[in-house]
Amino acid sequence: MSEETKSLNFIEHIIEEDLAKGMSRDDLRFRFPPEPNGYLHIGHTKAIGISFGLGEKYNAPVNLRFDDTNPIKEEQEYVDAIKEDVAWLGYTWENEVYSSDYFQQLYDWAVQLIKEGKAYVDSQSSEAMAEQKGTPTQPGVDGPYRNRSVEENLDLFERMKNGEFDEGSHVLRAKIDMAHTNMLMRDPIMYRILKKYHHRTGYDWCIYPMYDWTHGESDYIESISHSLCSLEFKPHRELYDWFLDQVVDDGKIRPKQREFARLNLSYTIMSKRKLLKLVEENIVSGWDDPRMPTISGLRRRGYTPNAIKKFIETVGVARRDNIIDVALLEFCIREDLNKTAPRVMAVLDPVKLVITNYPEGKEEWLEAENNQEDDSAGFRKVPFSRELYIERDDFKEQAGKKFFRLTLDQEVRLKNAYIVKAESVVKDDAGNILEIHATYSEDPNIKVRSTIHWVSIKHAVKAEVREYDRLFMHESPDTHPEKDFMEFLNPESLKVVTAYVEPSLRDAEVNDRFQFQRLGYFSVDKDTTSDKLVFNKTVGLRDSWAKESKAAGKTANQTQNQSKPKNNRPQRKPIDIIQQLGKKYTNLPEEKQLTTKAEIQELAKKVTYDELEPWFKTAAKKVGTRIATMITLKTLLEMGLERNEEIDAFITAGKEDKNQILAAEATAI
RNA sequence: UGGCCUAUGGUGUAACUGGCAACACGUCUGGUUUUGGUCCAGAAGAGUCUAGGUUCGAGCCCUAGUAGGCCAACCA
Repeated sequence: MSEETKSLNFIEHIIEEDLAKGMSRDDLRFRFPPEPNGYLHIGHTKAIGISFGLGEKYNAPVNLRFDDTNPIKEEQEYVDAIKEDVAWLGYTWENEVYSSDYFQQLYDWAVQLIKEGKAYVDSQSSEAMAEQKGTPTQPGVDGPYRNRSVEENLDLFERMKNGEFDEGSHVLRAKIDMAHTNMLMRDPIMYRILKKYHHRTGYDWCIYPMYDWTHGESDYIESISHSLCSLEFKPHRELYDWFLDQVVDDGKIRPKQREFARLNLSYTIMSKRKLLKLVEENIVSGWDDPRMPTISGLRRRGYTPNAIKKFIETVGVARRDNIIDVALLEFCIREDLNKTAPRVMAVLDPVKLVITNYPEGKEEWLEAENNQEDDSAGFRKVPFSRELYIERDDFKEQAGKKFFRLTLDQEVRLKNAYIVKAESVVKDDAGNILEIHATYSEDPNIKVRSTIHWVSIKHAVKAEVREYDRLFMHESPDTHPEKDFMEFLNPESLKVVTAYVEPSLRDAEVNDRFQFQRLGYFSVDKDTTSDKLVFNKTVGLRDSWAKESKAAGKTANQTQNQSKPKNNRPQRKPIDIIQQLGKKYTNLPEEKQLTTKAEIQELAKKVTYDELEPWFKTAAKKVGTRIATMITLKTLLEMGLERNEEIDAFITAGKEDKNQILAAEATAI
């Protein structure tokens, strides 16, 4: 058993380096620090996956810390929802902690900073302070209260704590540098007065610490070794370190903040504020609407923790902005459900199929395999009778050769049952097909091109099926320079249909997941009652027929585009192959250079001078390309090409080049 | 008009101390199949943002540029 050497991401590299430099594995400790002001979404899953994943990898503890320093926005409801979501994903935290647990320690440290002359009480309006702060391009200036005495600061700060002042009348600021190039270092606010109820500390405090002052110190208190957050906190790192410098003891773990790029998913938004707007304006039914990118939404949609974890693992961790294709998320859930979801038959858009040679009143219970991907899944019985529903899409009176399903001249197999042959159709006055009349055969050896699913009308169970499409029609709905994300809403993101499902589903329970054969994966919604089944479509199956028919429709409509498919697999031009070979030329071992050279010479015979000439201007740096060009030129000359000024110049330059291979080729001409 | 960060196939990530740019998704072929699914076999697609430099050799190191992102809440 060889251990798989998976490549490390940059955070793992940092940890490995720290370990190599002597840090003990036992000292590794991480944390996930959500603010309880909203629901977790798929973007948070990345942060959760990184920190908890590292915890699993290094067998290190991970704390779940609620960053609750702003009583105005934070609520117990969100704490509960966040805990549920993290647990559902399958992670176990070492300690459930709160920044508010540290309010007293933070206060004591603040007093210490004041005593050391590193913090002061400012009593100006926020406007005045903003004014003095300057801009990213202009330095700030010192305010009038910057040099208050330690005694006065101590007195004021204590009275702030005691509630003697109104909100907004004073703040405590760190005394750093008003002209610093990093705006965050221009005397950042550490405390503000807020006479508000806090979900954990009640009315104990009248002052609340700011994020920057709280976060690093909380990490330090918990002995977090690596504090991982998203990229927008990069500028905060300098301040994080400054605050840490004021309190750390040499013997203790000093936390390290490192930043990674947050996750963006195509066709969706991640901003809590914008998601809240969708909820408040009833665009969706709630935070857990199956179209929402929230963890609770994905859960209700039928996603599994495994699929989400696999997805996070696959997208990787790096430091550049990204937009991940939703197709990857869909791949992950299909991959998981393919192995685990029992197969059943359900018809979403029914048309009646009457089997005229099957006796009226007769019924058979046929055996059906539950999941061919899982040997332990077993079998069940499905009822068959004279009148069935099949999918409207699965029948056409006449169709082209590429249509494999039922037509008046093409037989199909009914899954788990017989082969049927369509004989006639019954239509209404408008020409809509009401019934298809068919005959069946018990001969299992008839060759058919496809198998379709069905349900027996008499035995079918009615169910509501909610089919979802992406909520937005733009790949990146909230980055458009002029348009609001709401303008990209997909009006058809939800389609509710009445479906007919096989009777075995009558006992399905909330959250059960199934594959409706040939259609997709569906899960039982919590709106299900004892007399009404409700399914959510998690994701459709890959559908190469839908792609095929769509593409066919396009080429039929736009004949001018008919050459396009050819462009997909173009004959590569010899000159292009030559340039590609040339690119690697100088790095090849000598032996391989010879064969490559022979290859180039052969290809060169099919190259025209007009194609070659532009390559004379290749940058000096790209030696390989110039060598390939030189070899080609030589072949062309041997074939009778006449010399001109450009050719001579190129050869001369080649002869003088420092690269010996190039010089040799040039001289050889 | 300051500072910081980032730049590798369509997308997302790899490439250990410089050594023939790899993997996944997606796309396209073909095969198997009682799911047009799965599975299997294969293919196309990248001069690693640009221009210089260092080096026998640069995606990686250096310089300059370009493009994108972040930074001026008593939010986190």
